[in-house]
Amino acid sequence: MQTVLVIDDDAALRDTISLMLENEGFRPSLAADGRTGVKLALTQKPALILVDLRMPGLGGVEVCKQIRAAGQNTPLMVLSAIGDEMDKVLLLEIGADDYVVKPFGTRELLARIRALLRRSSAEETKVLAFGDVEVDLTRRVVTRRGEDLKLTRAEYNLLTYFLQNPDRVLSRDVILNSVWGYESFPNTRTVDAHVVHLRQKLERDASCPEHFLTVHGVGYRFLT
Amino acid sequence: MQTVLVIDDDAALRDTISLMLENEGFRPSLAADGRTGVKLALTQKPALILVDLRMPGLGGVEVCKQIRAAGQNTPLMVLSAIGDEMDKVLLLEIGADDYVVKPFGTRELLARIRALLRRSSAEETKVLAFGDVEVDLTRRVVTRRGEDLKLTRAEYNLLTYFLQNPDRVLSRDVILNSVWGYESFPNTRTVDAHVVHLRQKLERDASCPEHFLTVHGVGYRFLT
DNA sequence: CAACGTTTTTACAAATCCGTAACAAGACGT
DNA sequence: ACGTCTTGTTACGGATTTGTAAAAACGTTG
Repeated sequence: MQTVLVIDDDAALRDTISLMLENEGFRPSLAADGRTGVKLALTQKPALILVDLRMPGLGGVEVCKQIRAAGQNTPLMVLSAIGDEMDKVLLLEIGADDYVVKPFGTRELLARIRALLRRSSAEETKVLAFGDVEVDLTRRVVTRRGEDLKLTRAEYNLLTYFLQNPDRVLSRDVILNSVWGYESFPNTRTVDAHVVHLRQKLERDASCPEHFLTVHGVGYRFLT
Repeated sequence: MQTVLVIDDDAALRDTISLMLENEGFRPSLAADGRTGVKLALTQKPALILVDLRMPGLGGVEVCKQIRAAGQNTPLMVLSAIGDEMDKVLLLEIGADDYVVKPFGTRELLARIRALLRRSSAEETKVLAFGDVEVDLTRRVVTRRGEDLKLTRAEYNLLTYFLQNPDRVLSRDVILNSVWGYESFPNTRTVDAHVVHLRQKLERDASCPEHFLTVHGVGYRFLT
């Protein structure tokens, strides 16, 4: 059964949503304020989180930010009052995936919840593995022999790109374009530096790589 | 090779995407405005279409509608700016299959393109073979009896040139011009040296070549 | 603004490759 | 068979490319 965390200071609304969730086969988890909401989000790892935007104390915006900052990318839906400043840019910035405007019907809310869950579960719950390393793409966590590894953002991005294009020779230019995007123009040697880091963290013997191979004069090649 | 049609009024973005597509083995087709985009979509029958939502003149929404109205059900991906009204229902209505929010990394875009193409048809891989050797042009990997071979850049370039011009007598000058380009002027004997390397790595018996044949006084000839 | 972690660049050593020279072996014409 | 021209083969110096660590630039956070 999937847990849905509801973070809202309005007790009546909490109860209504909770009841609806139970009826529809979800397990509701309730928090009356932002602080406990964040705590529950991190400990219970719910399948989806509903956050009221306007709350006394820790507001919805802060809640979202803190949850995302902790590395959770659970689907996040914002509940907003009709008069609220509903800047979609802001929503994207804080990492929200969808929003509904109060007052809403439970049917609409349910539809959105289902849609969001479908979207996020469709985004491969896959765990990719190679050697003694496991990469959980949904949780953005990399472990080696069961131990959590700390990868920086660039390292992680590069790693997932390699994972998605295994067994292929990739030139530095292609890698830069694909991983860094079209609006930054770093030196191609930047790729080398990060490959070194990946080797140091993920290879059994960094000086004799088995997975991150260099193809002299061309680029790199990743083998699982 | 699969054609991908890009309809966007931003020339810089068009170029970036075009470059990325080429690097990844697609054939890009570009349109700077909605009207020519629709025209190209109907005449070229691309494997996939990318449409910018916000364009002067014929907007992305209209482009999608017109393409669908013409009976084309090519996979269609929408590029949207971050502030745009991104109603997913609208997207479904106009027949888009997916969307990405600008600015996006080419890695993300490529992943989505691949996913979309996979849904409609399998990707093609180009593998050329001769004797007991296989050359995977998309992966840039050469195998012999299933085992990976290490070819240097010059060797690989020369090999693919031979593969693309089989059964033909090629003079050293022609080879030099085609493989090395018109800006470098190495000795013609350089070709000989690399042919020797190819024979050593790829021929069953290097001293009695079956595929890389010498045409005395003229050049070389490659037989599959 | 200071302190920190990250990304990018830089610099230099090490590894690899390329083009060429040199000589051996073969092909061709006489 | 002989001499001459072309090709096969190998080895080496120079050039290019990569590994690596450390410095510089950058961005974030308190």
